[in-house]
Amino acid sequence: MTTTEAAAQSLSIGEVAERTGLSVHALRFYEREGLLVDPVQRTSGGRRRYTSLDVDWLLICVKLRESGMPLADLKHFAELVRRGPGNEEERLRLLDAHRQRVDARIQALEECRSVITWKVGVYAEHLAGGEAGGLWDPTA
Amino acid sequence: MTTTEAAAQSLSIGEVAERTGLSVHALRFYEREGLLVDPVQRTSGGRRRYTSLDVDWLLICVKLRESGMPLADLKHFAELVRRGPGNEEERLRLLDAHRQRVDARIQALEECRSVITWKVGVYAEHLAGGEAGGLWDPTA
DNA sequence: CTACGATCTAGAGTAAGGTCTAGATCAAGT
DNA sequence: ACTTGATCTAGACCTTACTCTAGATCGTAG
Repeated sequence: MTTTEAAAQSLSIGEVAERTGLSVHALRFYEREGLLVDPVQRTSGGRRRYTSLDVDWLLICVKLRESGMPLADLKHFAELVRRGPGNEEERLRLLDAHRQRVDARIQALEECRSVITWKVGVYAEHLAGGEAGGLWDPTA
Repeated sequence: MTTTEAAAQSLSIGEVAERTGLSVHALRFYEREGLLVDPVQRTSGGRRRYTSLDVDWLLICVKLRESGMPLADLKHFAELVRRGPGNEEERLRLLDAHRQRVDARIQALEECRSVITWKVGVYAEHLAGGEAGGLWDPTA
């Protein structure tokens, strides 16, 4: 083992960055913004040590962000969790509302996709031997 | 008819804003940024008059933007169209690359959705009579 | 002990995509 | 003519979400 025993239990900011895909800058930023459930532990020297619970929470954050949840909502969610049991209903509402937004977004993207596909088809057809003059015309 | 005959053929910026969902500010901004295929016509008094082709193009812009195409790409696309026939292959590549990005985005969102759904399920179950103490635990 | 890379803090800077303001002008109803 | 609302330009400003910098410190390999 090249690392200390503690390393088996906790990770440095760089290791967490690797595992979550967030930059070390982003990790510090998230912490400042109050997006973490509890304060990250520190070594005697002041370096952050993340537990695997911290990492799990961050991985959820990543998914929520990736699906478009604003940092403000994520912060709200973190606050609810930080307050402990008793507000599960509100957490549920928050997540469920977000899920609905994700659904709507997927639907919208699928509509866009079909418009784009149609447009792609127009050009493909043209290139496959078409002749239509007014191709610049957005409707063609 | 309360409007002049010309109104049947062209629209004011406000009318275009209504039809496209873009703000009048955004319409002027898009024009400045070179996102339109050709310069918008003006009345003798300097007001913009949009043709239905302008509107059609804007509606496509809206779909491309809505699906996440950056303004820079949209500008590139507008330039290709502005140059006229002869570059259809490049237009096709641009659109098709974008479509692939949209597909990837939809996939990613669907993955996020399932993570969120699982998390929602955890809370719903808990509220429906659960007891698990460590609910704050991100994995629970 | 010395290097050297990783981390630390505070705070400035960046990129994208608009949004808003001020002050002037236009156009239409009365 | 007068009022009112829409539009005009140029340019400043805004929000979100980071990203980067400077200058200091930590910690580990040699």
